[in-house]
Amino acid sequence: MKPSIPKGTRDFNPEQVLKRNYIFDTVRRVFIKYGFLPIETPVMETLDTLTGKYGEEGDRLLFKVLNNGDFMADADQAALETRDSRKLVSSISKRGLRYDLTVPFARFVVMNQNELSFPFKRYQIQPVWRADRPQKGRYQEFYQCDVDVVGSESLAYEAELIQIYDEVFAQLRLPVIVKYNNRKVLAGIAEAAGIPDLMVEMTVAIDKLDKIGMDGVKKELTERGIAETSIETITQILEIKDLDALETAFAKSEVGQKGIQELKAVQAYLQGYQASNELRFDITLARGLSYYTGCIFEVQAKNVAMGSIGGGGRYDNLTGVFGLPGVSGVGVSFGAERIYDVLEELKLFPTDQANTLKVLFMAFDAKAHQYAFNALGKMRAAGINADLYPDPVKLAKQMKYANNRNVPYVVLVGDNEMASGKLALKNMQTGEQQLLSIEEIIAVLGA
RNA sequence: GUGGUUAUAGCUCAGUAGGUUAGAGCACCAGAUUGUGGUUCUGGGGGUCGCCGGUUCAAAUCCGGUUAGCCACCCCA
Repeated sequence: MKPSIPKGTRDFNPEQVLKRNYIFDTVRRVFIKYGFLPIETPVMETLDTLTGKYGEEGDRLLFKVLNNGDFMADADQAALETRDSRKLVSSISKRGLRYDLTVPFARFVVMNQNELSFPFKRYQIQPVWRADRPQKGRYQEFYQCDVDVVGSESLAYEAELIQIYDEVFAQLRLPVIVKYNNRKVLAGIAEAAGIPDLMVEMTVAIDKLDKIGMDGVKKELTERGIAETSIETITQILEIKDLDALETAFAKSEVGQKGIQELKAVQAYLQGYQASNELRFDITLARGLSYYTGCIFEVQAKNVAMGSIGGGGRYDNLTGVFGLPGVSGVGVSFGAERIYDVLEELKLFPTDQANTLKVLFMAFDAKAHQYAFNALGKMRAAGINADLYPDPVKLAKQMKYANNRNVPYVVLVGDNEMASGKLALKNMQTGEQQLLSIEEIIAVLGA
């Protein structure tokens, strides 16, 4: 058979894994610094947990796991006869792969509510799955790095999450724009335009402003059944950049004013914070997921054409559907795959080799091979990443292997070396070679 | 779910008026070079031309179908 992997999935070679770990390690370090604790949840959740949380589109993109055993025995006969796949699913599948980390987290919080002390700050770095058509920067299996706080309405957390974004991307040396907005502001626009019921329709349209322009937005608003007078009001408000002016515009919208006050509170917390990246209020920012209710965030990489590389927001009642109402949460997510692609494109991955091989031993004959093996042990005991070519074959072959592995140093062992106790340490970059005792070599490479 | 595009050696790709044995570069193996690599030279192994069917004396090439990848839309990380 011809080997293959499922569409939208990838293998990662050693070089790629090292780079991915660089991202995960950076993100994790910052999460820990801000006082977040790690949890992990199963790759599979019950479909009851997952369905209905991501809208109709989300349900379609859920991976379902076929029931074990004789799953046809309990299959919905009526659905089978009418070939109704959607109806059939519930009778042959009771589990699915998680679609994101937020919903499983909400489930986790509800199940463990008596053991957790609130506010509970958790981070989670795990893969998620979506049965989407793959394309650039978009896969069916990908990692998310989530940080969320549940059990507090304090807007200090909004400010904190913005700082986390800022700090992570500063450490990755990747310039970004951290955009933020508030769902209540969007609701305010809808109210001011007299279309509170069409808020979702409206936000989907204005979210595309930077992509399709104001004329495109107007067209889309019209197509989504919004009246001309309302569109007029909406576009006028979208031109306003100043929070005070917006507050005036929301004179008749209580929710809109609330949103502005929240944004001002977040900005107040950030007063005096020295940001490394641009932090920008963006009234057109909408975000897809419908469960956000307060502040929303999105991160855009500069100097590169890529969708958002992170996003998140405040959700007032996420645990409500699992039977725990009134618990507020706020969190953000890092899109590790896209960050990877961006760092790669901008050549921002560090070249240090702390996690790779530092020295390769090679021997000229069987006796020297044993001698080298012994020296290798001392090297490793000293904490230096070291390896030995497995056979004393001709040197050209061993050297070639050293090149391919990108080893900075090799140590040659033969009769002369064994007799003198001084091994030949060769710098593969410069070609320089010197005779040193094993202790001296450890001192040189350990530094 | 909609549309576009591609499929030939391990990898990147050439190869159409259908016509002997399907090529190149890289990679791999051996030698030039029995204690010194990244350069060079010589030789070598490796392909049911995605799969199924059709047209034809003859198909990688033309036709139909099918599968998979990639890209865009929807949506999203």
